[in-house]
Amino acid sequence: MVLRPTTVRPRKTASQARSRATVGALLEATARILVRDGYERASTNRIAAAAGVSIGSLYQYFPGKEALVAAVVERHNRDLMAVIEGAMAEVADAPLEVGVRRLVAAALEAHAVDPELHRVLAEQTPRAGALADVELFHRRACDLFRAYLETKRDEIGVDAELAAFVGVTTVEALTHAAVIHRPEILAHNREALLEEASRLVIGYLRGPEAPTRRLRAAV
Amino acid sequence: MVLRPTTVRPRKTASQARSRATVGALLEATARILVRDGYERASTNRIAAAAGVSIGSLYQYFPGKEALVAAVVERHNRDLMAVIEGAMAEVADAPLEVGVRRLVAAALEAHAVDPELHRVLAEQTPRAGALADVELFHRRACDLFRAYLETKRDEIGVDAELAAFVGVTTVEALTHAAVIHRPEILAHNREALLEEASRLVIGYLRGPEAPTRRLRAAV
Amino acid sequence: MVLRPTTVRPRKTASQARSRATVGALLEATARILVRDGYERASTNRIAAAAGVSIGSLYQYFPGKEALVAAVVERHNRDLMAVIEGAMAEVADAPLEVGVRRLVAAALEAHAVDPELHRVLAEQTPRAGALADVELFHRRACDLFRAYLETKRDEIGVDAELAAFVGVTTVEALTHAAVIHRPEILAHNREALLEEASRLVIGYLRGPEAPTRRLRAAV
Amino acid sequence: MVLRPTTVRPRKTASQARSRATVGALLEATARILVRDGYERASTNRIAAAAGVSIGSLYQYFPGKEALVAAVVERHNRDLMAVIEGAMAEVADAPLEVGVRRLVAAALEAHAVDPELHRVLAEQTPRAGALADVELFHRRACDLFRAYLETKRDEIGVDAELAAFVGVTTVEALTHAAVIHRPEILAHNREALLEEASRLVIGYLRGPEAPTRRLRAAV
DNA sequence: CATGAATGAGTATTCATTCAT
DNA sequence: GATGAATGAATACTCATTCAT
Repeated sequence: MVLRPTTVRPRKTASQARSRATVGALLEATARILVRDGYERASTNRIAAAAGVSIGSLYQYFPGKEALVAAVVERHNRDLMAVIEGAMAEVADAPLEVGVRRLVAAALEAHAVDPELHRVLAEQTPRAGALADVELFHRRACDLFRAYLETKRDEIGVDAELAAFVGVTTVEALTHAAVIHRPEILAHNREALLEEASRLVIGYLRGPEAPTRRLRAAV
Repeated sequence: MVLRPTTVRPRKTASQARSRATVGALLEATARILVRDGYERASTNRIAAAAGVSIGSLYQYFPGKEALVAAVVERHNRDLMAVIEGAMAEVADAPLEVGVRRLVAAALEAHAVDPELHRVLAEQTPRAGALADVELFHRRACDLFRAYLETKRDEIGVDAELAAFVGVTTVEALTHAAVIHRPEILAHNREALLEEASRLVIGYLRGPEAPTRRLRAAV
Repeated sequence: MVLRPTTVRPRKTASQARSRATVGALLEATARILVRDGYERASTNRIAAAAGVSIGSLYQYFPGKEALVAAVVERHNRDLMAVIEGAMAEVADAPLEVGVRRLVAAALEAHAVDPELHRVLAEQTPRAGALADVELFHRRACDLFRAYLETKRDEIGVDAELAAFVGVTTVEALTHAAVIHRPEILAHNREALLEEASRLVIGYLRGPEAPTRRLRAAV
Repeated sequence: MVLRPTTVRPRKTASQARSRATVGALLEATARILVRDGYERASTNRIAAAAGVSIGSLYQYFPGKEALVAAVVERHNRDLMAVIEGAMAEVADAPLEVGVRRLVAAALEAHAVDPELHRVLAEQTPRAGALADVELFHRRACDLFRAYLETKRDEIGVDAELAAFVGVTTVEALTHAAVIHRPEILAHNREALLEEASRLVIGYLRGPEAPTRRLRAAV
């Protein structure tokens, strides 16, 4: 008997769809359990149960707990990156002030994507295996920002590479600290933080205001 | 000189010294194991063994792994804080540029105290229990810096409280990222980072250069 | 006969049977260890080993030692209750003398079900968690006996509820004490004990022989 | 130098008094901890701490936990026995009805001596080592009662030995069950229980009312 | 492919007991 | 005799992972 493509394809597709659904359910469940129970108490058995999937199936799709968490980190980072990329795309041609403000705003938006998951990932998930992902995220953000800065080369007074690192690191740290550790700052003062962080970065990017430059400007 | 007290005292002192030695050995071992095996693989049994102390003794002095790690965090933070405090004391009366540069330098020095432990503590230790300590450290650093800024009130153009938060967070993030994730930046370029970070913060602290000010300066 | 269902069913049944076998082995082993080593020395690890089951499996089915022991208690109580219920059913319509004698005999029989386990359960098992079961057993026995007594309301001179409590408690205590602490009484004298206990209870159930009654009888 | 008796005696006495105080404190603490934490959670270290005594001293006076608990059991039994003995002495010459009623009352009184300790001892303390004590207590109670019954030989229709066993066991069980498991029975009905239990035992002790005897009495 | 029963090394923790001071 | 630091065997329990069905 010949297995006609029509008999096989659908099956394959069906099981592929099923696979994707299973993987999705597992990632969803992992994130949920991570938030609910914390990293240490998140066991593969609990995750499988929460996903409505047998423990055996979990191991069919992921070699272990670390890979599972890494996948969640990756997915979360992808979501964040989408926000950042979207923002950077928007302002590709805008002047520095606008671009930086948008970057800061995007950082704040990114922290609103899934704040609880973000917190667990940031505070409890050991950077080992997932470290690569986190690093990657940071690198990618730096690259994006550097590319932007390079189009503004004449407006900035510093090396674009270093400037991107400083800018991204700074903005990330400020928004993260504000969101996670000082919610009171954000509660009624989001605008102020946005303002301060933007000014901080823009001032820095303009570069050292050499006395000569100042004078020239003044003349 | 009468020696009788010394015949009595020593006993008490002896056992006290013994206790202290045990506790010290445990903290030492915890730090060592943390660095060597990571947080997750650091078990109380392993720590006790590494300390050359029985598991029973470990529990005589610490209610569990978390407390042990918290104590290590605390001790580490104390060491770091000593560096920061020393630096701030040095420049209490120095002008803003000098003060900020010194703060940045101190942050770099602090990262040299026990870099490997610092990394494990930062990357693998769940912020729970120990979180309090980390938060405290950050608050204390902010307070110190704010106090300094308040003596320079007329030199800075921003609210001291917020400025301290921004300054400390920024400097911490930059030095941390550089030390931990971009050692290449530091390797031959430590001076540049110091320069950039200082300029970043100082520029920010000077406050918004209102057009009027600029104009006035220009006239 | 179509066998297809049987090809599917067995799988489920197989693992169900496996589960049941594991649980059975655990209960068996618990009882055995309890008898052999006593309650305090009966550890979950030892029980699992004796059951030829991994410690992990033990915890798959029972939340801990207490639950395991409680299950053994429950099973033992069920066995005893079957004896009691059987006896009470037999004599549902029989006169008081016969019924009470049968109850006492049943109590003795019940003590023969698994005397060593009974002893350990009675003497070493902390009444906590399992207490509920023991209480329940007693209540159930009282209820059964009270129901019987209520059908003989005109033969007895006391409140059925209190009478049931007194009767059951008394019979239980006498048979238990005799079996466990005074085996010499039973050895060649089982009949005497049966006789005495029955007379004790029957006399009590007849109620206070008011002087008038005696007198009237005498006249 | 001669150590005069006067120098030694006091010391000895002093330390003997001290010893007794230590032992007393330990027993007191054991009872307290037993009540508060239950048998299983009552550790020698905790007991020593509660007694204000070093763990070393505990082992100076008691070979281990079991001995400590056994001593508490013994002391408790002594207290109970004092109540029973006092009661029996009171009614040595009183008629059967009075004697038995007093015995039942004494059993209830005994249960009021230290009810919480009694409960822990009865429900949680493994009968091993302490078993001897409990058995002894029961035997002694039987002996006392038998001696009493023997002085009433002509009033009772049963073998004194067996009768004592039945009477003591019965009364003990009824009062215990009522006090521990059915406090509602006692709360407002203490008198009724006393009445019922007494009647139960007295009726039993009178022995089988052989028809002939009844008749003879009637004639 | 899915299932879930089974595994057992590993973890935190307790506690009776010893012994140097 | 008193002290209490130290001990370490033993215990309850978890969890990543395997594998027969």
